[in-house]
Amino acid sequence: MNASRTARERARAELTREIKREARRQLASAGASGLSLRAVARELGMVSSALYRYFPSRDELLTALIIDAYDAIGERVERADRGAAATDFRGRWRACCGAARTWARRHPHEYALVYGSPVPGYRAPEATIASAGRVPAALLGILTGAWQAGAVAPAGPALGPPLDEQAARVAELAAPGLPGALIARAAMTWAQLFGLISFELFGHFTNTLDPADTFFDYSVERMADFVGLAGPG
Amino acid sequence: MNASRTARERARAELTREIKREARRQLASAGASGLSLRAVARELGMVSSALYRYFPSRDELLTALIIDAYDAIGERVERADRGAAATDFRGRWRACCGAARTWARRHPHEYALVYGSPVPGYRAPEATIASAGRVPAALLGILTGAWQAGAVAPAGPALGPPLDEQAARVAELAAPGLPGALIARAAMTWAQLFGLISFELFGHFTNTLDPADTFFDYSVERMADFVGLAGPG
DNA sequence: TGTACATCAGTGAACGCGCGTTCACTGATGTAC
DNA sequence: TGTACATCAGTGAACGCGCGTTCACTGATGTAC
Repeated sequence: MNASRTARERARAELTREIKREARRQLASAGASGLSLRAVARELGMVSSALYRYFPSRDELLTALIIDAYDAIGERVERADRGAAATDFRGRWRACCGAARTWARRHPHEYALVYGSPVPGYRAPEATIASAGRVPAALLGILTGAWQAGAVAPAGPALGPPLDEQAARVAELAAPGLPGALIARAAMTWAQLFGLISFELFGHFTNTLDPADTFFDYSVERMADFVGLAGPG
Repeated sequence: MNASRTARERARAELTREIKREARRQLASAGASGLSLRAVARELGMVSSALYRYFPSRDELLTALIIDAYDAIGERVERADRGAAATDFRGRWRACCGAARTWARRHPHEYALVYGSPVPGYRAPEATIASAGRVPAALLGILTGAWQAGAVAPAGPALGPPLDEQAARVAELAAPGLPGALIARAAMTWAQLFGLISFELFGHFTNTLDPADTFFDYSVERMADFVGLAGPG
């Protein structure tokens, strides 16, 4: 039967979600390398070996958390992008940057899991790549749209090898037609966005730029200028 | 006697150094939260309790490693700065950025210790602040010098509150006379520099911008442009 | 609709391992007279 | 220069704890006829 088969499957899906939810909660107190299957099981009132019905190892659970985190921030950013008028490129840019920061501040430990130090001894499998690419793809999408609409001025200077080919490969993947210099600027700005968020979350602005709201908003405008999006520059 | 007293003290200093050296080596395999006093002691052929003669707890050892890491990258950057002609502001900028990246690539685990995710359950004591400030101080020093020499154009737009006061406080500490808008740009660029290094080291450029040498050099030039340092823009 | 069988979830014990920290102690090094 | 004492480094055992993973098992749920 279909209904009864889904009964078991639904229970399975729900417990899988609960395991991940509890594991995420534990990231906060112990960090990725301190994530413990036994502690998760204990908190859920199960015996630790029962978790192996859901995840074949601790690393697989970590991988699931990593993919979920990338998807979560990616989805928030994409949704923010869609929330602005399609031709208001600078507004979309603002919305994406703000959404990334907001998600990071609300989920600092999941943020640290994917944008902080790599977990020692853990190698991210290929399966994370697609999810990890959603935020940069969104940023490049805005720029590509703006470029096609003639709303962004060409940027210089030209790139030398091998950066020109690297940029061309990125363009093929996620930004058809966008000139190399703009790809490079977008990548610089992408790294800058997460540099700013990381510095804020990891405490490097303490005693100087904290609280960083105004600084962040100011930076987003300067970053939009830098990639050539027209606006109140 | 002075000579004999220093005999014991020299042994103590040397073992302290060796403990830190071994601990640094273990950061590579286990990360900060996996750093184990027992493993360090084992490797040095000591009993684990003996380490307590040198560091009162695991956290104190971590703190020492953190301060050492900040000092190490700070010193490399300062030395690179001094290696360029004092009035070649753009050359100094290049040298500082390159030195930071080079140190990070040579000591990825110490880099991750201070610029990656915070160690869960560990709170950095005040003692780390001075060392942590050396790199941003060097960058601000270049800009301040350039500003005083009239070698950098005023930047806009003006900052709103409370960013203007935050920038003024930074100026008081490390950049006397530098206008707020330049302080903000310097901070943005500081975060960008470490965003780029982190992305490279933590694998976010894999399959796209790796190897990142050319991209990094290109970025450093655009960053110098952005903060207003004259040069081949 | 009812029965026989297969699949799956969860148990509980065990393996073998590691950790930080404390404490009473031995023996070497340094100091003061 | 020599002796008595204080300081310090390092030992070894112990406390109490945690971990990932395997395995044979019970009992519930799902499937095919």
